[in-house]
Amino acid sequence: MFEILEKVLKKKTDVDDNTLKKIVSYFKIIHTKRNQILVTSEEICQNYYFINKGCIRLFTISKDGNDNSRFFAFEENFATALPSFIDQKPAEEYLQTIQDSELLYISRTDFYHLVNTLPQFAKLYTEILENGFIIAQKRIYGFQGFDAKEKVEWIIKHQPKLLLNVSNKMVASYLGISASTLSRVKSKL
Amino acid sequence: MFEILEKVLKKKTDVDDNTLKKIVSYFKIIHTKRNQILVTSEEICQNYYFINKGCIRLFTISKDGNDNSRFFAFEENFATALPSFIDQKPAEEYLQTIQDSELLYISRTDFYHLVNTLPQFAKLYTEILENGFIIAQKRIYGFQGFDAKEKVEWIIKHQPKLLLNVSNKMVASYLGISASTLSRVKSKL
DNA sequence: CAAAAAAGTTGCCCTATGTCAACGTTTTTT
DNA sequence: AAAAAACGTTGACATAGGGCAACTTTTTTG
Repeated sequence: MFEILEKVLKKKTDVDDNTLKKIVSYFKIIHTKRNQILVTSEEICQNYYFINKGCIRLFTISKDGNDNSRFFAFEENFATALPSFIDQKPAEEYLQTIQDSELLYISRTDFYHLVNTLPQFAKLYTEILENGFIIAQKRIYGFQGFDAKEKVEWIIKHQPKLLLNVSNKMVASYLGISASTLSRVKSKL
Repeated sequence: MFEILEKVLKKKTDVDDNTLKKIVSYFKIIHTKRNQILVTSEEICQNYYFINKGCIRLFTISKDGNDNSRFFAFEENFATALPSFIDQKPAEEYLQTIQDSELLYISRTDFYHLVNTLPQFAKLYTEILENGFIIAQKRIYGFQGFDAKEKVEWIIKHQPKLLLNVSNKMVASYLGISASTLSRVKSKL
């Protein structure tokens, strides 16, 4: 149940086994369904999630009803509605599992308790932030000035998992193009 | 010379005056010209900058020669080519001052020394990261699905400073629209 | 396993926005 | 102060890609 999380933590930090056990003891398990919402736009996000199995999507719904995918996280990764988690304001974005998933989660209270008492955990958090920042930045700015074809080529190169595991519709909304355009582009390579 | 930095640090952290003096003692001052490059695309970023006066722009130049503005930082803020600063890889982006500016800067070595020895500074860094993440996210995702007019309205609402202090050309490249389009949109409010 | 729902594909048309160029204005340089 | 360069504005034109709809294929559900 906690093996994957332990493995990941061991890889990312240098904690002894006791500390490791202590950390994971704060996590609880939850099984979720395809398309199950974890956090709604109005809610304040209270948990940090770790994906044992499945996939989490972060998205928004615009006034005209279109949904925009912001981020996908797969197995062995952490995910949450970070701005809301940090500032405890309404998320203004949705968190959902797009497949039946097995997640571990830790409450915000416990999370910050660990950050404030375990330097190794604080360091892990810093790394998560640094990484998240870099990835978000690469992804977003990577697209600047790209046309539809270039975006698709970019995604194939940098996140091939996405095209394999996620519906066209969601990939399209992630790339900021329409589903039809994505379909057309893919048919021409 | 260090008053502004001290003021900002005092507001953001709860350090005693001695620690404060110690922190600022690692910073050096530099005066730069309009359009002076601080970090080139090929360089590895070695400094974290604090803006006493002026404005820093982060941008890239695409293969076809267009420049894309990623970020503007004004007085009383920190700025650097963060991914490069963190990972010590070539920046793949440029850092420049777009007006004559007065900057304070701290070397990466000293910066991480402070992060690793002063918990208050570590906390400050965490806050900078959290904030940077949230702002970048808001800005980027804020634009998703916006047309040119909506982007301009967004910028007027959220970063009015930009339109006042930065050339149309740079604002346009920040918004991901052409200078002509920006000009046309502005003329219709 | 059948029916229903969702997702993907493709054609047609249309609009927002890019490109280019000409021109006027402002800023920079010397 | 004059010359040069950069910037902003506007018109004419071209086009990528969105919206919609009809149809097919895949997935989900009972």
